Amino acid sequence: MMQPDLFGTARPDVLLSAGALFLPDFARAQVGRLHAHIQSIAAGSPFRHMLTPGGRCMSVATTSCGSFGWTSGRGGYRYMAFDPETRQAWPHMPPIFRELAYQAAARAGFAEFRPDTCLVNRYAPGARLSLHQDLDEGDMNAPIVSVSLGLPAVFLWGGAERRDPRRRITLCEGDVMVWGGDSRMNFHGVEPVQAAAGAGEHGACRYNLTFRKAR
DNA sequence: AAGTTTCT
DNA sequence: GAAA
Repeated sequence: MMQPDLFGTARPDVLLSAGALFLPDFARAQVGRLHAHIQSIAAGSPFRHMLTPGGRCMSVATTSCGSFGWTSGRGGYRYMAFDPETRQAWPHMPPIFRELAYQAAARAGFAEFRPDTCLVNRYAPGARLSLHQDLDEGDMNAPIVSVSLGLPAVFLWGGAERRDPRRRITLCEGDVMVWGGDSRMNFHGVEPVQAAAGAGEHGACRYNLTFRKAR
């Protein structure tokens, strides 16, 4: 254990579906450190707007840290061991990132989660992520852990099929979502981020950390 | 294919 | 939300 009580939550957990747990405020006490690490990661592997396989520019800007990074392009979605922009390894995953993912997964019933990649998404106002499934990972037994920072956003939580009804959940700074098991393939997305009335402490963007086991 | 616009 |  790194240190006790780094993470925790005042508000109660919310079970969304089997294997899907919303942990409000779970990372709230560490958001300053998490933002600082995002800045360091972006200094090594800058945020960039990738193209979808269809050739459209994503509204979300992405980078990664860890052993692999998620990439998208004409050739499809891929996890790569090297950043194709810098031609160097992705920045290392900070220990506090690993610990956060580990503790959140354990709380949701997924023991011993050892993510090998963390996708870092930056949502400027207007950016969104249309409904999709996470299908590119080699280990579907491992859950997904998602950490929200900066501006709030409405998260869409759907079911195993695209036509299934969706629940709209506002995710705020420090909130954590975990899904795996029977919910691992559920459709999900993010509605367009609204600009904040007042400038936030860490800039007027939403950031999201997504931890996965790519291989 | 992790988009976008338009119509209903 | 559906359609293109």
